[in-house]
Formats: sequence, C-alpha cells, structure tokens
Amino acid sequence: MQLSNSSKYAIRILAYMADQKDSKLMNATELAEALYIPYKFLTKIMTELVKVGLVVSIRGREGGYKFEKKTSEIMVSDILDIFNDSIKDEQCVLGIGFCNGLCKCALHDQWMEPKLLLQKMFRESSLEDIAGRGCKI
Amino acid sequence: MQLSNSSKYAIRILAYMADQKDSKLMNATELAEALYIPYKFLTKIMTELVKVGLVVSIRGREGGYKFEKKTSEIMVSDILDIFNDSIKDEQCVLGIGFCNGLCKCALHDQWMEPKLLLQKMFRESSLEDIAGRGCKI
DNA sequence: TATAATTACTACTTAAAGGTAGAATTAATC
DNA sequence: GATTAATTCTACCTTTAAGTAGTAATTATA
Repeated sequence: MQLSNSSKYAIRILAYMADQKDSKLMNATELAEALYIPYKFLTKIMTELVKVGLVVSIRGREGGYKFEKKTSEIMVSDILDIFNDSIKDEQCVLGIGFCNGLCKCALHDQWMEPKLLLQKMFRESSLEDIAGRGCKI
Repeated sequence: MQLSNSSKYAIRILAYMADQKDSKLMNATELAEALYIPYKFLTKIMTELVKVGLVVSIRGREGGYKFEKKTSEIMVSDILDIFNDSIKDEQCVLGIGFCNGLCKCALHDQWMEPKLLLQKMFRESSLEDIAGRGCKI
C-alpha cells in the first residue's frame, strides 16, 4: 500500500483506545504490551498525536492518554495526514510517470477509480467504525 | 500507494520501449535521457529486467536492450513482482493490524474492494495498454 | 517532602532503499 | 588485432524510516 509503520501503529493504538468500554486513561506501557508495539516507539507516536490534538496526555503518576475529540469525529485520513501518508496528490495512483490532467498514461483513468474509493474510505471511516467489532486490531 | 522507485522506473522504461514504433535496440543512455532516470540506476534496473527474462541485452558496441516477450504478454503485475511491490498478501490493504479471515477489523471488507480492483488491473493491464497513447510516460 | 509512576525531549543507532563510481567484459568496426 | 561503444558486476556512498537510550519534567500518593 504501503503505509508507514507510524501510521499503522497510530491507527491500531487509537482504534484500540476507542474500543475500550470505559473511557479511562490508558498509559503507554499498557498500550505497548496490548498492541505489540515497541514502548519507546509508541511514546514517540503518542507525542505526535498529542501535538496534533487528537488525544490529551496527563503527565505524572496515574497519568496516561485519552481522546481529545470524539471517536466518531476522527477520520482515518486525519491520522494518515499526520505522517504524510495520505493519497491526496493529483497524480495517478501509481505515480509512475508524468501523468497530469492533459497528458496521461493509458492507465491513469482506470487507476483513478480505486484511488477515489480509497480516499473516500479514508475520509469517511471514523475510529468508531474501525473499533468495537469484538476484534482487537 | 507507494511503489518503490525501482518499480515505477521499470514501468516507465518498459512502457517507453513498448511505445517505440520500430522495435530497434535501445541503449541505456538514450533511455536515461528520455525518461529522466539516473543513468547508473537505470542500468541497475535493466540488469534486473534481463535476469528475469523480460528483456534481452546485447552487449558491446551497437548493443542495447529489446523485449524478450511480446508487450501484450507482459502484465504490470509481472514488473511489480520483480521488486516485491505486488499487493498479493492476504492481509487487508492497509495492513494495519492483525486482521485475517476469522478476525478482522471493521474496515477489512471495505478495503478488500479497492484492493481487488487494483490487483485486477495489475494483472490485466499489459505494457501494450499503457504505452502508445501519444503520451510518453 | 520523598518517592514512584508517568509523559516529553534530545540524540543516537540500525536497516533498507536509493543512488553512484569505477573497472571488467563483450562485440562491432576500422 | 586495436579501438571504441556498449552492457555488467562489485562495491561503495547517501538518505530516510524505524527503532532505542537516557534523561528531564510532571504529578499523585504515602
């Protein structure tokens, strides 16, 4: 596809958090162990999510992370944007060559179709959609 | 998406070659200049394409490259395979988590659709399809 | 107030992809 | 056979993503 590990981890983390029944504070150790993400790498990612305003961090003892926004308002594309993984450029999906509106390779139009589908999903699928199907991702 | 540069370059090179009216030998210098690909990197890629049997190289003076197979028989997926860029794994398109047939995230099925579309194109679009629309890619 | 538990920050290391250099090999042509 | 134009091979350099380490800052609780 390929998304960066940061994007994938971030989606896993946030979907996992969204899936928790009680919206208690979750700490880094807990998340890292539950999701098999290296602890230090996880905290790095969490800091990004805090900076961008998706989650809030409470520092110090008994601290942890919780959502800043409602999970139904956080779209997959918001998360991908953070790590520059969105597919929002004007070029054809594969980015093979020099295609543009005027001059395009023969596959350009065909590739537009799945591209648009993916973009649509990225924009329209919220964390709430991803989480809570009896399956931890 | 993102394909490796090697894959993208390879598709550009082969599509360009397929677009040439006369199937003359094309040399590395010519291709590199026409397609804005670093000469040395291009030759590295060409060597891969030779090894895998898509093109033949004629060494020495007046040498160059030409197709081994008919361009209508070379699929985009063949090229992606060489550089391990195909999306043929069993996981969901994003490869976010631990989805599989039994346990899958809520987006798994949605993502299957564009994934299958892309795979279909990769398999069914030949070099002949890509080339020859009055537009060099 | 001391301690333990927690996130944040800064900087480093590692691995992989992308790209480059130069010499070796091959073969047409003079 | 020598020269020259081409590909091929081996090895190296550079850049970026991924991951690690150590320490500072913060805060609840005993």
